Amino acid sequence: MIKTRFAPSPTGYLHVGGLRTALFNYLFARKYGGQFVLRIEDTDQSRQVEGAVENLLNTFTRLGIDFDEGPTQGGEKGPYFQSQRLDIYHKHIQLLLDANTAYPCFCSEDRLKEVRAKRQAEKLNTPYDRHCVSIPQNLAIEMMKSQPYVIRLKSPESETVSFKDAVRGEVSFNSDEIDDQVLMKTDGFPTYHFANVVDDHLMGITHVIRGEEWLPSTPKHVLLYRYFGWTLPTFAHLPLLLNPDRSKLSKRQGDVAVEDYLAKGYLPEALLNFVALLGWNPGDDREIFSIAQLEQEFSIDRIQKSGAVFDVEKLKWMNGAYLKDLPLEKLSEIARPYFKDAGLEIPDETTYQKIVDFARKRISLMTEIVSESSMFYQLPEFSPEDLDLLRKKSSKTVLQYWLDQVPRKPVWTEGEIKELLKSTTQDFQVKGRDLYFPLRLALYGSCHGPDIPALIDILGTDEATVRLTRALQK
RNA sequence: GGCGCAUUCGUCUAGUGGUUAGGACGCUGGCCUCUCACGUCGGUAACAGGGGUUCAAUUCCCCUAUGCGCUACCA
Repeated sequence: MIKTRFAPSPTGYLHVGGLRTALFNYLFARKYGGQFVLRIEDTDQSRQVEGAVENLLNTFTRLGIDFDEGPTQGGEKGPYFQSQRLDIYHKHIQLLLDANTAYPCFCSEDRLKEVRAKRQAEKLNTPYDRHCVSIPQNLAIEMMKSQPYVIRLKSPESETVSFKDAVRGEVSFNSDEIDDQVLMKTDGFPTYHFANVVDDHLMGITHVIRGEEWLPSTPKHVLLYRYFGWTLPTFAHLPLLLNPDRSKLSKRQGDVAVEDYLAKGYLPEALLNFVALLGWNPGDDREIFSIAQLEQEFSIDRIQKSGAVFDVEKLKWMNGAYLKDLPLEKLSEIARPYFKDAGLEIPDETTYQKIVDFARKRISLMTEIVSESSMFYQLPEFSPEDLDLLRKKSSKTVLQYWLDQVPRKPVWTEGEIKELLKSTTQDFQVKGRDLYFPLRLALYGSCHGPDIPALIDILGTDEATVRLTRALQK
């Protein structure tokens, strides 16, 4: 049984990189009928953010990504907050202590800083100098009663620690380069390195799919699995998501929170689709995938090794593609709140959908739908150039003729409007721009825009009459 | 500095021991059309460099360069 997990620290919002990691874990589990777990890594007490978990959960809900086990749905392997698993970690650290594969360290932060600074000055690497490793066990136990301490991993000497990464193949490190990592902090909380190994094992995680930034600390984790006598999960380290300058995707260079993209009018489906294609591809030219299709197609061996720039331009295009393809009724529903928020009265359903259908072709974000269709709601405003055009003699002739004709029918068909256009040309010798521009300007507020028949269709006879009258008065 | 990972158009990427190195975004030209948008048909642009191995390397190996990541009692 495949089991994957997404294990974020609750920093306040879901990062798009986190979304990609979560998505890959989700897809992999779904593809093989496995389980997907959400675990909150809240072991850093100094970085607690109010409401962060709720916000995270909410974002996943909006995206339609659901978990089989986690804070909301519970599960047999809980609790799913690391801060609630402290006794588990203490029990396990004792195992290590007993086996002498971990040891207490009483060094002060100042001393550690000093040692590090000295090594750095000599241009050497800066691991812990193992000052406390040789304290006799009985003495250490005494000291633990009276002094603050941390528990450190005891890294073996001069051997190669290697593991097979599902994305990168064999990766190996010299154990001398592996720091005696702190496993338990002075405050009694575990560090990430310790908690994630214990939890992944206890929760039955079979595949650890996470960002490449974890690759250098994986040997520490491998060591822990070994010390506990546990079997290694399969590791798969995902290529980083990058800023346009190819540094690790960060806040400084644009939006990084999923909720920000949602707020900007990106559809969840489009965002998911786009992010799925960052570091993974189906092996052919297809680019538009529903979540269901992705669940079918996803595979770890098609994951890319090198980092991927998060290209907002392409995201926009993809979002636009979704907007153009969505069933009109569905898009209209999605668009409704945007109109409401803008305080625009939604006309009868048929007209409303015509407006949405018109606007969808020229927007790439949902938030643009209001401005792109506001001309149907608001009377046109004219610039000095517009006024010049409207006041031209031929323009007046056309507008007057249309004002005479349009009110004659409550509803005009496309064919009838075309006829009217034709007869205008015949009767008054105006055609091309001299005909269309004044009409469009009067009805729509711009020389550029929809066909005249479409305009009359959406506006209706009454509104068209009002606008023609108004334009003639200018 | 140390360690690790990576390197195909500007970006996301396909691909193979012999290909006109393919697609998509962007940019751009044409068509459609009164216009704009949509659509559609084209164009643009890449195998980091140097050594090998081989009849033949973008593809396999080594080195260099470059980029990125990690180097906390943060995750």
